Formats: sequence, C-alpha cells, structure tokens
Amino acid sequence: MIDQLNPEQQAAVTLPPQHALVLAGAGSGKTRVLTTRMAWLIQTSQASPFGLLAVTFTNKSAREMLTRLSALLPINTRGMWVGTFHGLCNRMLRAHHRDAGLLQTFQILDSADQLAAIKRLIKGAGIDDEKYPPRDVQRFINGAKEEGLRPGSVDAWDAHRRRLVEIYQMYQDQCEREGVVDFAELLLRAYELLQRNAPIREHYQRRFQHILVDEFQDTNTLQYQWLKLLAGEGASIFAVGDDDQSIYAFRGANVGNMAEFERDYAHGTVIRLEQNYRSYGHILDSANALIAHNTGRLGKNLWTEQGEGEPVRVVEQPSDLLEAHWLVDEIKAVIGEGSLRSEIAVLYRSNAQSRVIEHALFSSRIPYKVYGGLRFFERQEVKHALAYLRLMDNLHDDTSWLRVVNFPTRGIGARTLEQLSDLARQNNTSLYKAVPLMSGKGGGNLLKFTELIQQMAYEAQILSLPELVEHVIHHSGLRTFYQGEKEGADRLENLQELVNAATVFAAEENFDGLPAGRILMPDAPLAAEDPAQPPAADSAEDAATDADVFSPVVQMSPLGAFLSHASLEAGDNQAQAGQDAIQLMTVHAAKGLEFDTVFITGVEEGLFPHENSLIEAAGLEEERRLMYVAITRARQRLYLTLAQSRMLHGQTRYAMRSRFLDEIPEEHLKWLTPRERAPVVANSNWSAGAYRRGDAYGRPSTGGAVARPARSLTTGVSVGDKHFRIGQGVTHAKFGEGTIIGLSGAGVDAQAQIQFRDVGTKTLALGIAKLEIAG
DNA sequence: AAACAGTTATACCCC
DNA sequence: ATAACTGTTT
Repeated sequence: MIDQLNPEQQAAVTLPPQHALVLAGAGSGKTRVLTTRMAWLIQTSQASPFGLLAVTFTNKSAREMLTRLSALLPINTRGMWVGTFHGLCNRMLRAHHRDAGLLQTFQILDSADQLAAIKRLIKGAGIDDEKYPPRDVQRFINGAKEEGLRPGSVDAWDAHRRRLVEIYQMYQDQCEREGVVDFAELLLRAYELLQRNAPIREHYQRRFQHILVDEFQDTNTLQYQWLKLLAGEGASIFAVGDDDQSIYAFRGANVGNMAEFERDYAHGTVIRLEQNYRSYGHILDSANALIAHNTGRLGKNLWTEQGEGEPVRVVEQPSDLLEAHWLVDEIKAVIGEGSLRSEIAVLYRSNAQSRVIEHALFSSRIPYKVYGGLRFFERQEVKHALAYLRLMDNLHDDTSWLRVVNFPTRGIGARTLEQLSDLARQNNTSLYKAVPLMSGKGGGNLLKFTELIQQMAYEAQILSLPELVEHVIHHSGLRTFYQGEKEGADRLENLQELVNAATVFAAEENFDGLPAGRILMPDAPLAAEDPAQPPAADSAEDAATDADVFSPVVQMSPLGAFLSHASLEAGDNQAQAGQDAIQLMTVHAAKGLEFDTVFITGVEEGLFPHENSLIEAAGLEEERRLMYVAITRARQRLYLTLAQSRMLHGQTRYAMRSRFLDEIPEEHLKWLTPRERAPVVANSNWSAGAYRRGDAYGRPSTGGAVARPARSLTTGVSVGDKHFRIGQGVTHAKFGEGTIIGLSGAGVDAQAQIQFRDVGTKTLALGIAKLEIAG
C-alpha cells in the first residue's frame, strides 16, 4: 500500500497520531496521500472506519476519496463521516435538530434562494434597495456568519452598518419563521451546537480520534474553529493543503489558517510534498518563479524528474477577436499533432471572455464544452419542481411558496401576493397559513392553489419518492407549461432527469417502495450506524453511551433526504462528459484538474490580475495564486495569450500585458509574436519613457499621430487638448501620482483605469477628472 | 383594477 | 438573462 509512495509521501501517511500539516504542491499526489493515510490508520488498527472524519470542499473529492479507499481496503464505506463541510454539518444538525433549535424538516437555501429571500425581505420591510442592494446585504450577512458573528456581535460603527445589522436580524427571524437555513448558517449552527452542548460535543470528540482535512487553505475562520472544537484535546488533525493555491478569499477563505494551524497545532510537524508528477520543468519553474513574488508564503518549490520539456509559449494579438482566431488555428495544429481534444483546455479569468472564444470555435466546427454554467439542480425548471417538493415537506417555506404560487400562471398576481404577505406579517405566520385570512375576491385562485398543494402533500404519504416527483411535475402543470414553450424541450428533459435522479437516489438509499413523506426512524442510535464491517473495538461501548445521551436520532423522510441531497450536491455541470471536446472554463473551475495542453487567455493588466483586485495588496497576491493554479494545470504544453484590446461591456478597452508575464524569467518563455518593450509594472512606480513602441507589425508607437495600418488600434484617447495613453504618468489633485493602465470609451465617455501610487487603482472619467499629464 | 405578455434596458469577476 | 416598463386582456 505504501511502497509505491515517495519518502515524503510515506512519512506523511505513516505519521503517528499527532497533528500534522502537509504542504502538498500541485500535482504532488495529495489525494493519494490522504486516502492512503486513512487506509493505513484503519489497517494498522489505529482507527475504525467510523472513528475518523474526513472533510473536503466538493462532493466530487469526497466521493473520490471513498472510491479510492474501498480500492485499498475491503471495507464498506457507507456510514463513514466523509464529506463536505456543509454535508457533514447538515448530517449533524439533522441528527440533533432539536438541540440545534431547528425544525426536523429544515430546508437548505442555496445562494440564489438566499438572495431571493433577502430581496423579498427588503421589499416587504420597505427598505431602500438602492442604499442596501440585496447582493451587498447577502455578502454582509454571509461575511458575518463566516466570522462566527450573530447580529448582536457584529461591530456597527456607523448608521449604515447598524441598519445592515438590523436587516441581518430580520433575515434571521424570517429564516427561523420559515424553517430554512442558508449555507453559512449550516456551519454556524453546527459550530454553536458543539460549543453549547457538552454531551454532544464530547460524544463527537470521543468518536473522531482522527480528523483529516483536504484543501485546508480554502477553510474560512468558522470552519477552522469548527475543526478545533471537534478535535478537542484528544483527536489529531491531519491537514493537507497548499497555501499557494488559495483562491477563494472572496468567499471567506482565510489563507492565514495554514500558518495559524502550524502555530496552534503542528509545531513544526510540517511535511512538504514538492515532487510533481504532472508537469515538465519549464512549466514548473515558471510557476515557482511567479509565486515567489508573493509574501508570507509557507514556502515550497516544485520539482520534477521529467526534464524541462517545452518552453511556455507566449502570444500577443491586437484584439480579443484575433486572439480567438489564433487560438483556433493553434488548437487545430495541436489536434493535428495527435492530441485528444479533451486534453486541451482553454482557461480564462472571467466568464465574459468565453463568448468570443466559443464563437471562434463554433465557426470552425471544433467541438468544445463550457464548464461552470448552471448546474443541474440550479436550473430554473428543476428549481421549480424542487420548490413544489419542498412545500410537500414544509408548507411554511415561503421562499418555495412564492416561487411556484403563480408558476405556471394561475391568476395570482403581485397585488394579491402583496396583500397576502401583509396578512402573514401582521399575524406572524407563513403565507400558507395566511391564505384562509384573505377575504374577498382574488382569494379564489389562492384557495385553489392551496388545495393543490395539500392534495400533493397527501400524495407524498402514499407515493414513493420517484412516483411523487413524477406526480408533482405532472399535477403542478409544469410539464404542460414547458410542452407549450418553444424552447421547452431541454427543460422537459431536465424534469425527466429529475425523476431519474430521484429513482437512483431512492435505490441507493434503500428507499424502494417507501412513501416519500414517511419519516424514517433509523433502527439504531448514532454510533451503531456503523455497518461494523471490521469490528470496531469501541463501538459497543460507544453505542451504550450514545443511547443514554441521544434520544433524537436521524429522522428523515425519503423526500427530506432527497431535498438535502439536491441542495448540497448541486449536481454535475458537465452535460455530456463522454464527447471528445475542447475544455473551456474559468481558472477557478480548473482547480484540481489537469490537461496535456493548456491555453491561458487574456493575460493582461486589469483582467488578470483583475482590476477589482488591485485595490489592495492581498488581492494582487490572490490573483497571482490564481495564475499559479492556472499554470500548474498543464502537463506538457502551456500557452499564455493576450490581446491589446478587448470588447468589454460594449466598450473597447485597451490594456497592457500582465505584470505576471514579466515575473516569469525569459529563459522559460518563447514568444511566438515579438515581445514589445512594454513597461514592467512594478508595484507602483515605474519610470516614464518605458512605453510602447512600434513593432515589427507596424503598430503605432504611442507617441501620437503616426500613420497606422488599417487594422491597427488606437492606444490613446484625446480629451480636450490633452492626449492620454496607456502607460502615461498622470497626477490627480486628490489621488496623487499614478499611471494609466487601461483606457476605454471615447470622447465624453472616455474613462481611464489609473493605478495610483498611494491609493490603488481607480477608474476615472477623463472628461470629469482633472488630470495633469506628468512630465 | 389586476394579471399577463411582450419589449427594452442593463449586466458580469471568481464559487 | 433578470428587472423594469408598456400595452392588452379579463
């Protein structure tokens, strides 16, 4: 089992029970180490399969872990605590819903549901949505929860923030009333449950002697606290991660957790996995050189035995269109060399870039697949069907109620619903309960809808899960509705797919033939859910303790279980995985994947690094990690492409090449188009005089009126008597000295992105801002 | 008066 | 592609 591992991997796998941090570089066999560690612990009887807990960030990697584990050992992995943070917290909360203060049937809001709930709240409470945009409110609430803060503990230093806290509180009340829980709440509740309830905490602390964490660099503050609490004094935490691949700060991930973990627990038990089994030398060296520009790293250098391979190819094109055309030609050539299409990936920083690339591929009839669109359970028709199903489980789920009350349309409009909402608010009840209170007309249609829901809820007590799903799709009118739609064929297919998903799920969970709505009492208490394949020494003793402490056990109906599954799984977003097609995705989506050939497109200032991230140094470092992730996806060949101009939001924008290109030593690069002597953007100050010059293609120098070939592009904008160009030094009365790093628009609409020495990057309207051109 | 259907404005960085 | 707006239908 371990003899195929390299010495570092072996050391990690066979570490005695103690806290440890494994710094696992890209392509260093991270998942393998994790799974082998689990297998080793079990095989050497240091842990039973049910005495360890492994947590990951995606369902996919949780599944992969279990698959690999069962390949290593002849054990039944069912019932093991291996899953995502959200999945495990959900499991815990379901088991102890009473102690957690939740309804047994609590529903999970995904972020779209959450946003809808917030919008509804803001409307209902008459809050100005200009001053409090629902998106910002959502960010505020989730941010607070990820820090472990309830409304009472959030710092509110000004009126605006105080109001936000009030909204946060109102939102919590609303969730409480409706019996719903958002993603962040799942974690916070589970944390508070462990914190407040000593018997439960001690039970889990006793049970899980080994806690293994994947992708530790992506944990947020709350997740780390949860792990600490769960580990208590006795358990060992085996944390695997790569601080250089931390790219989720925008959703709360805290890179600092890695260093903190080392301080708190690992005390020098840090194992570095630096041998890379994926890429050739030039690619790795480029990645190493780039990431070396970040500060505060734990430090790590990837190496390979594979040789240096091909240099990284760099291509600069005048426009995004030409970039895409070049891309298509090059892809054809790579395919011509015998590469599989599915082994070629085109990566981009932002989704907006995919359009042009897709268009070019489509025109050339090259099959491609875009990742990261809507996932199965996020599609509107599926969400509609799920909303009906949720109402079967909990009639007071107002979010679901509002989603489908008039879909398909049944003559219940905004006016009626407004009245209903008012009634519900006045009586502090759900919309469902408020229906009988409605007097007068308009109520007729509402009543009919209520009866429909009641009827379907009744069916849930009789029909099996797949039958119920089918029944609901039919009797809700969803099927008829989409049959009448011009573009409804796909949606009908997805609805059918939902029935299939329910069938598969019911079979996997042994729900066959059971009524969807009937609550299942598991036949044994918590610890005894162990199928007890290899006899766990402590299980009998554990079960006895559990029976005393826990009367409530996992109570769930097949329907409830399926709805949880739908919320937490979100489904695959790759429709037809079988076909051999070029892989298109954002850099974020590419994390964890690898390809023979990788194209990283749009390697430009303002795009990659993204302009929004340049405001603070931490943002720039995250962008650099993002580039690091992108580079390390490539096995054999890597291309970096950039365009001098690009259509964005209907405007042409001009940008310089990314500073990241200049952070990779030239010895690893091979420019396929001439490298211009463009300025190197050092952090804030670079000397004037280093701007663009004309090049071999006869593109203009930026000096001013130069004859240009027909296709060439302006890199400057004139406003009044001033002429602005990229790379120009300017001064602003308030912001001080800066440099133009991007231009867009023309005439009165002209705007410039300016990187100021002291205040970061700002976008200014050239017609308004009084800029002086620096000498 | 209320609900519906079709049109137009704006949008988006990443999960 | 969602939200806001407009004209038409019940």
